[in-house]
Amino acid sequence: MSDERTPPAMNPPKMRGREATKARLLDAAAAVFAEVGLGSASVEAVCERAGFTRGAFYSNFASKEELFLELARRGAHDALAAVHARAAAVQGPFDLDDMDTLVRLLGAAGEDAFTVQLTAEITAQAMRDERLGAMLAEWNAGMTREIAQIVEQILISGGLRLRVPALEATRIILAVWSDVSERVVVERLGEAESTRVRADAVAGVVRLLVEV
Amino acid sequence: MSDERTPPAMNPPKMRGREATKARLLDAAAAVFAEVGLGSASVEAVCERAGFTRGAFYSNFASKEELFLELARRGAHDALAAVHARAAAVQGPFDLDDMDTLVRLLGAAGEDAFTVQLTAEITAQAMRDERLGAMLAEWNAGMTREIAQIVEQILISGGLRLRVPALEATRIILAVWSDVSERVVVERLGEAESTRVRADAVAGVVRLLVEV
DNA sequence: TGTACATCAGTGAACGCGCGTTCACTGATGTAC
DNA sequence: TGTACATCAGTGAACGCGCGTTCACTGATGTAC
Repeated sequence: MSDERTPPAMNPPKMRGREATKARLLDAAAAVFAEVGLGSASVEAVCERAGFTRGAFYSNFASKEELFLELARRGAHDALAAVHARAAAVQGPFDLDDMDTLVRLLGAAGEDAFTVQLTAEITAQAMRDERLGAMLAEWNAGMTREIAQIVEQILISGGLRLRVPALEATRIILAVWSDVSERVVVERLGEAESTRVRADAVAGVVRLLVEV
Repeated sequence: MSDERTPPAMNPPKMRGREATKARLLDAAAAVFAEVGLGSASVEAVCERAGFTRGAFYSNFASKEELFLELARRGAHDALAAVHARAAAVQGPFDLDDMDTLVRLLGAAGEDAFTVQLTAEITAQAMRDERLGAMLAEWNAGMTREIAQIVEQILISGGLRLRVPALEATRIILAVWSDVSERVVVERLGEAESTRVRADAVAGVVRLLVEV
């Protein structure tokens, strides 16, 4: 008992393989959840898509809900990291007639139908599950703060001033962004048209937000 | 065959009872779907809540999905009617420091957590189901047009002018509205605080939209 | 280098529960005469 | 008003399928000597 020996080793190569299995299961789960929703997604379907048996699933996750939570966690983390990376690449003065910089920044978290559907699924679940709700609320706040800083920076670099505090402006931009994201998926617009509709929506709201 | 007799009567009192059964099943389904989501909602749970057996369910609806579609249809219709009714009651000049009229108009479609959750569920499903997607898109367009008219009217009555076309302004207001609606549910704010946060959000975006 | 042993990630069969859906029926209500 | 019949909304038992979860196991990989 008091004899402390070398700890059980925990060999890293195995661990790496295990992490890879988890990642593959999470990827597969994201796809299935986006396609059919959390409630209709079966563990079997997730495993089949990932190329594992159900035993592997329960060797890595306590339950379907636990996996969903971890998926949301990973998604939030990745989205924040993507925005961070995109922000670091931002440069050059901002031009009101070219919203590209801002649109690409907002799209960093994923703007394809797949991601939008998964986000909708996570949001719906967050309204029911207290733990997930707290997580999403915190993530939203962080994301808004993060983007607010960048918005402020790129607007200043373009010699423009906001009519309201950057945080409030960003909340409005993000609201319009997620609204238009949902709309292009629901209305099944093609990729070209989606891009156009998105850019127009962002341009419209930004023009309102900057001083003339 | 060519002998056309009096048609099978189709007695209306029975029909009224049948309509009542459908309505009770739809009400129960709305509650269950909002609580656990479409995929996790069982026909049994819906029937139990409505006080019927599963046989009654299948006597009135072809399947769970068909009921969901009808529920969305009814919800859309009711929400439009509610906004219509609220609009008719709108009167008196609009004051920028009192957003009550507008907030109550936006809330006409239902602003409780229950309705917000159900709406999220319908939206998520509309991204997957083509039929439901078309319906939601059409409903959204109609709702936006409807509210745009009223927004224009109450702003003009207050001697204010919009900086952008009423339709675009309304889209932005609605985007902010649904964003804040989701947020207060996800963050589990109390009723008083929800009301305040909602009113602040609407006031903020309207101030941006009107000319100074 | 070679052998014996330990570990443990992933397998796959098994369990039993709850689901969506069906259907023969019942009994309340309406119609005909 | 009374009787015989028709209708059909809702009942409830039954079906069998697919689900989430468990668990004894296997075999690849790492460690000790």
